[in-house]
Amino acid sequence: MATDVLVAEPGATLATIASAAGVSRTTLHSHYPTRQALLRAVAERAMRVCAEAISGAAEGGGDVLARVVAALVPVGAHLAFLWRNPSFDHDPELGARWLEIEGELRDVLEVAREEGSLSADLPDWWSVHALFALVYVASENIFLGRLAPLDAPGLVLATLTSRRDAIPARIGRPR
Amino acid sequence: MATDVLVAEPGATLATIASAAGVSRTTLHSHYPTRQALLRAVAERAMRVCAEAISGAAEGGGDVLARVVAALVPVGAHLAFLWRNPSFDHDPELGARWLEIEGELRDVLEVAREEGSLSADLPDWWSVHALFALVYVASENIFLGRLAPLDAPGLVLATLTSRRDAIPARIGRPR
DNA sequence: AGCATTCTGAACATGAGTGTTCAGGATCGA
DNA sequence: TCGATCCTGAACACTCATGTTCAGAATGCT
Repeated sequence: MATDVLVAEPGATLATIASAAGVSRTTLHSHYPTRQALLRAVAERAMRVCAEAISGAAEGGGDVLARVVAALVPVGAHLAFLWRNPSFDHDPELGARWLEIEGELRDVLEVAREEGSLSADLPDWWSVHALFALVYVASENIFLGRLAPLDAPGLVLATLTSRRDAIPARIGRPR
Repeated sequence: MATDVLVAEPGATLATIASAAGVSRTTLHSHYPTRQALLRAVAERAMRVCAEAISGAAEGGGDVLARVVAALVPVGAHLAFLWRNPSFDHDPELGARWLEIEGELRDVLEVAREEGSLSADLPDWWSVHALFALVYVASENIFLGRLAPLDAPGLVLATLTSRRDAIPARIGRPR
């Protein structure tokens, strides 16, 4: 998928992207007339993936916070793409779309607060940003091989909520 | 300063950077033969700034954690530059230098743990990454005008340590 | 087999950023 | 005032990604 290449190398050539996608550059151009169009399409897809992860976790009862974190960690690469791509910084449309996603996550966190799994002291917008940032860092460390995928959600949860029970036994420090 | 331009627009032209720095492109080339050389120089400077913030905060007794967070927030732009610039991802030298900086922060956090201001449950490397990520997010929100600079350290501290007293009264939610 | 659609490789034009050179101007200390 | 040093603007060649075009091959449907 084009996302993978663009995450690894944001400045990748269209030729590189095309060959990674298994098509010719000409075909790529026929689908996405310009580079900008391709980037936007990938960005929109990345946002959709994130949004689906969030809304998927929102359904069902129980520990919503744990579910949303666990759902977001695997899509960390998409987060990285959106996050690190400078060309989206000043794009109003994508910015608005992202605000929507932040809103969805904010709703989820609101439920988590009612459940008591998230401290009610911090402003909600901050919790949203902190969550995204921690998930991103976790997925980056997974990518670098420093963190086991199954341990990541626990670390993020523990940091975000100071719930000791969330810390994976494998990596927790001796108490 | 070149950093400011490069943070705002990582792909900025040498002409843009030069004019922002108040010199001609020719002069810029005389100082830094290639674009790569310039980027490296800015990166090294950014790392030095971060390192100095950390080591500066390490001196003196009392709440080390609060001091290091407060010292790092203002250099968030440098963090952003290092963080978001793809060309550093595979640079062994810069990577090694950054590991040193992480080590310095890890030492500071070790002291903070002994002081009792930081939970001893999480792995130290994770605390380092989480701290950087939260500081980055805070400084980004400062840049966007959503967060008052003086409130930022409190938010980061509160998230990292669940110390309720660190939450700025201005932005804390009603309890 | 016939037809339509899609993909492909190659070629080409274009534009933009980069790096180089150089002659002349500005600055500053002796 | 002289000389050294640094800065400047302009011009130039070069590289490279991009976008376009097109004739032909491949695929798939009827």
